[in-house]
Parts: sequence; C-alpha cells; structure tokens
Amino acid sequence: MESVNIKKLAQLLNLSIATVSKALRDSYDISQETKDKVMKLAKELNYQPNPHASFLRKHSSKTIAVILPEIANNYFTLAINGIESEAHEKGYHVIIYLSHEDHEREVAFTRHLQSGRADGVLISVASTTTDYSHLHDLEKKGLPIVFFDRVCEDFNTVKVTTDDYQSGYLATKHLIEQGCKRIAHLAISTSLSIGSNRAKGYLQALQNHDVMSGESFLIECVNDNVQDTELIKDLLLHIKPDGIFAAVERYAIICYELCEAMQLNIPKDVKIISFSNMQTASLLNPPLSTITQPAFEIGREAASLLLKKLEKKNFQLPNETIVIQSKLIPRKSTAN
Amino acid sequence: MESVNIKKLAQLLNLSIATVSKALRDSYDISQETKDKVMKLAKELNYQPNPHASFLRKHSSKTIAVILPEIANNYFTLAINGIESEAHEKGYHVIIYLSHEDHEREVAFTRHLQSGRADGVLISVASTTTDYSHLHDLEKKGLPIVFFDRVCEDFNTVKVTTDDYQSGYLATKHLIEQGCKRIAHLAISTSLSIGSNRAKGYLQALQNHDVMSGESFLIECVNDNVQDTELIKDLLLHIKPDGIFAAVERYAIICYELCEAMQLNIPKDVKIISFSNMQTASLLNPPLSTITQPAFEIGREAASLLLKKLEKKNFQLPNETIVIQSKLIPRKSTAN
DNA sequence: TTGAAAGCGCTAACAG
DNA sequence: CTGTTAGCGCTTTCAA
Repeated sequence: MESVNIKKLAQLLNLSIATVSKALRDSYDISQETKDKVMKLAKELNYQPNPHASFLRKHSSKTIAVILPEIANNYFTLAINGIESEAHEKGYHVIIYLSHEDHEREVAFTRHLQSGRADGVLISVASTTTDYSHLHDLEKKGLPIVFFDRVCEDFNTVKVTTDDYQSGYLATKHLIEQGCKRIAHLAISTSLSIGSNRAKGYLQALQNHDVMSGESFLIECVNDNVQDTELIKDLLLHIKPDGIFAAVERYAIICYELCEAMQLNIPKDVKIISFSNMQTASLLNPPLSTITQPAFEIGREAASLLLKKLEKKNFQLPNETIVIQSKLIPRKSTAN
Repeated sequence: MESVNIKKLAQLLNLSIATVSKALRDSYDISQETKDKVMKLAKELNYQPNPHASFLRKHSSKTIAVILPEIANNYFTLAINGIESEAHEKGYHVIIYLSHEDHEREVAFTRHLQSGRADGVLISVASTTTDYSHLHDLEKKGLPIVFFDRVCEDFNTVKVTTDDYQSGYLATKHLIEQGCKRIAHLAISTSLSIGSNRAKGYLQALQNHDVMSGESFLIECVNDNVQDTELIKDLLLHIKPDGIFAAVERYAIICYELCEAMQLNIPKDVKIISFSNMQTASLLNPPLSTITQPAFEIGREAASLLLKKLEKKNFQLPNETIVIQSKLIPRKSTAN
C-alpha cells in the first residue's frame, strides 16, 4: 500500500527531495555520483513517479484519449492497434471511449476531457453527430485533436482518412465491369465524411459509365441491425438490384444473411462488394469482394501526428487531410 | 487554454475555495442557496474538476487498467465492450494495454501501474507469462486485480471465466458423436488456464468415450501464424485427422485456409469446431461450428466486481472463480 | 552541486 | 453555514 515516493528516496539517501527529483530526470547540475546512487535505489525499490502529481506541475498527463463509435468492428480494432503501438512506444497511455454512435455520449466524453485527464484526442465521430460544438470547445481549451476515418473538415487540424470517394467510385465501377445494371449503394449516414464521400463516388461512377440513366438506388442505413435488415430486405424484394456496394461491413453481413434466407445466389442473382477489414472475407460463402482499408496505418499515422504535436511544442498540426489508400480485392461475390 | 478551476469559481462568486468545493460535492453543511449559485456557475463555465489534483488528495483516479493479449479478436473486443459499459456507467475511465502475448510488455505495464495511474486492474494474461511475480508485486501495493478469461488460480481474488474444461469436453464429444475417429486438438499454450482446461476436456472426452484407445493428437500451437500454419499443415498431411477441435478462432481460420489449399472438404474429410466469437461464423464456407463464449458478460462481470471493490471499501474480492457458460452451436462444419 | 520553498488544483480537518 | 489552512507528490525557481 505505502508506495515509494520521492520523499522516501530522499530520506533513505539523506538527500533533499529536490536533488532526488533532479537526479531522476538526469539534470545537468547533479553529480554523476549522486545520480548513480539515486537511480540505483529507485530501481531497487521500483520507484514509479506519480503521474498525477507530476501533471499538476507540468500540465502533461502522458495520456491520449481515443473516441470511437464502436469496437466490435475490424476496422476500429486495427486502428486501435495502430494507435496503441505508436502511443506505447512514446510512453503514452491510451484511454478508450466508445460513443456507440451516440452523440450524447460523445458530448459527455469531450466535456469530461476538458478536465485535463488527457493531453490530446483522437476521434472518429459518431454517425449521429452533426453539430461539432463540443469539439470546438475542446479545441478552444487548447487540446490538440486529430481526426481519423470519420473526419470533420472545418477544424484547423490534421485528418487522416482513406480515399473514400475514389474507393466508392472504384467499387461501383467494379460492379459495372462485372456486368451489373441495377446497382444499389448501402450508405452509412451521409452526414459523415465517409458516408458522403463513398456515396459521391458511387453516384459519379454511375454517371461516368452511363449506367441506370440518372437513376440511383441509394439506401441510407441507420444504426440498428433490425431496421437495416428491413431496409435491405425491402431493397432486395422490390428494387431487385443485381449489384450492391455496401459502405460498411455490417451491411454486407446483413446482405449475406438475407440472401441465404431469400434463396438469392451471390453472385449470380446479386453481386456484393463492401468496405471491410474482416479477416475472414475470403472464407465466406462466397468469398466477399472488399475494399480493404489501411486501418492500422491510419491509426498509427493519426497517433503519430498527435504525439508529435504533444512532444514538440513548436510543431503545429497542419490543416490538411492525409489520405492513405484502400485496396480493392475482388473475390467470388462479384464474379461474373 | 486557461481552464476554469475551483479558484476561479470562488473568485467570481466571492466565496472561499473550500465552500465551492463542498458545494460542488453537495455537502450537507452548505446552504441550498449557495449550492445553487455554485452549481449554476459551474455549469455555465463548464467546470470540470481536475482528476489529477483530486487524485493527490483522495488517492483515487477513477481509472481502471485493462491488460489484454490482443485486440484483433472478437472475444476481447466483446469483453472490452462489457468492461467499458460497466466502467462508464460508474464514471470510470478505461486505459487499454496490449501485451501482444509478450511477457516483457506485460511486466512493463504492471510495473508502471504501481504509479497510481489506475485504481485497479483487469487482466487476461499473455500466453508467454509463466511467472506471476509482476502481478504479485501489484497486489502487494494494494492494487485490486481481477482476472478474466486467462486466469491465474493462485491469487486471492476473483477470476471470471467460462467453463473451459466442460466446453472442451463437449466440443470433443460433439465430434465423436458426429462420427469422428481421429480427433486432433489445436491447443493454445497449456501454461494458460484456458489452454490447459480445454485440453483436459478434450483428453477426458476421448477417454470417456473410448475413442483412439489412449492415443491423442494434441498440437500446442505457438503465437505466430506462419509457424502455426506449418504445424497444422503437418497435422493434416501426416496425421490426417477426421475431426479438429480448435482452442481459438485463429487456428480454425488457418484450418479453413489450409483445407481450401489442400482441397480437403470440410466436413467430409475433416470436421472442425472451434472456440470462437466470430460474427460471421454462420456465413463461412461451410458455416463453422463454434463454442461461443459469453465474452461481453465476462468482461462486464469482471469490471463490475472490480468496481464494487473500488467503491465499497469493506467489500473484499472473494477468492473464487466465477464461471459463465459457453454455448456449443453446431453448424455445417461438423455435419455428418 | 545541493537544498529550501513555493505552488500546481483539490480535499478535509478544524475553527469560527 | 462558511473560511482558513495544511498537504497530497512532484517540479522548478532561487538561494546557498
């Protein structure tokens, strides 16, 4: 219970607290001899400086906060891996906040973060977030923010994403090339950057390739499996698309389940391609064509920039979007 | 940058710091009138108490640490969800540490945690951990520890697991009932509680049902996809089992990949069942029979007990193992 | 090269 | 009911 602190080290060594403190941080004006003695005892007693106390002086908690919509999703899981690897390498700690796509929760988290618990924030915004004032408040407090994946353009900071528009375009083009004539897009909330960009890519591809003459089947899904299943069932029953481009993995899974239930053959009756980082995409029946995002790299890059900002005080986060490309991997679900 | 603190509130209200502090915590000996005034201004200015400062007095950081082997795994993802839901409900923050199955990293994390950064620890130990002194050190410092999934019996605390032995037994029995005569077990490190219990269940089922007359094909996998692939390839080529019970999802995925490459038909040539929380188990080709663990519940229960310990000072974590049952879900991969 | 002392923001004992 | 004061563990002038 009684932990070793600087005071105890000082007592044991017959030194002042100040000297010990300076020795521990390898200060220039402490003799090597003293430093050695201090270091030795610190190691022996496994002294760990109290981060809360040091925060009070330095206003740095060596902690970053990560706010995510969800975690049961391979994309975010990989992103966290990237974030964690970068953070721990630099001696930072990572607090996780899950908004569960709920704006209120996101607001509560950001509000709390004004307390100084973390030095900076990585965020992928909830799909229900349309008002960004909670983040502007954080920004005003001087907390560095880096957006990843679901970004918001009107912040003067770095955003790290993949090429959503281009990928949406290519996914749709791929379906066209595989002979689809009635292509639907299962979109994620178009108030999200990724939702709107993926949908734009879809629409542009239809137009450029002169498919469906100005028509489009764009279904904006919500954040509920039951409702989304209804929406997609309706689509399959009434619009009867021969190609589906799903903006996120979850929609593709629903499609697979529905196709099985409705005895629709993938890819014969309907071809499916989806943004996805599922490990088992190639083992599905049939193997799912995917746009695979560089999730780990996106997380790592976002974390790396945030940490750079925290460590170097005269480094400013540039107001730009860093784009790391996704890869289209065609599999049987879109075979001709 | 300049954050609102108690001092500022006090100045603005012409009250003492102590009064404001007490008013904020709704203390009995402050008049309702004063409380209202304080609360109102606090809300207006969005006052957030500094957790580091309050730690220094109260020795409570309202933070728990979660140490996990990995995160790109549906089991742990769900467990985190359970932990997070419980923690945030009680106003606690969750720091994530990923050991990546590396004992050294685990030790480094636990060592750091002696600093007071977190009030308690939830841990699922790395497969390379055989020496538990780093955790005993933490325990000595008075940090409550709760084990989940990969537990260690010789700590005087709560462990939350699933019925690994029983599930291993049932999985093997299931293969036997489906007609398998040569059943292999792909075990995770048997120095882990889960590894050893699942393997014991396997062996006991073979014995009880008098299959393979005392023989067994128990392959202890390592923590590397390439090496594991070699091990399993060897198994399929030389031992030619007609049934495989995989201790973790990753091994089952390797089996699927190898069977495809080697043109082995699942379930005709070899039947496969695996511990797994994969969302897409039923969409695989063929659908994978699983033992599905109550991962969310395990995480939640573990967190709930830890938090109870942190909140109620005369509650002691009981020295027992809480078992939440898994469910065997037969699918085509073990069909007869 | 070392030490004394102030103070980060907050809480809690005690006094008024 | 409100305020004064000391101190949590640490860093950082400033003085010796």
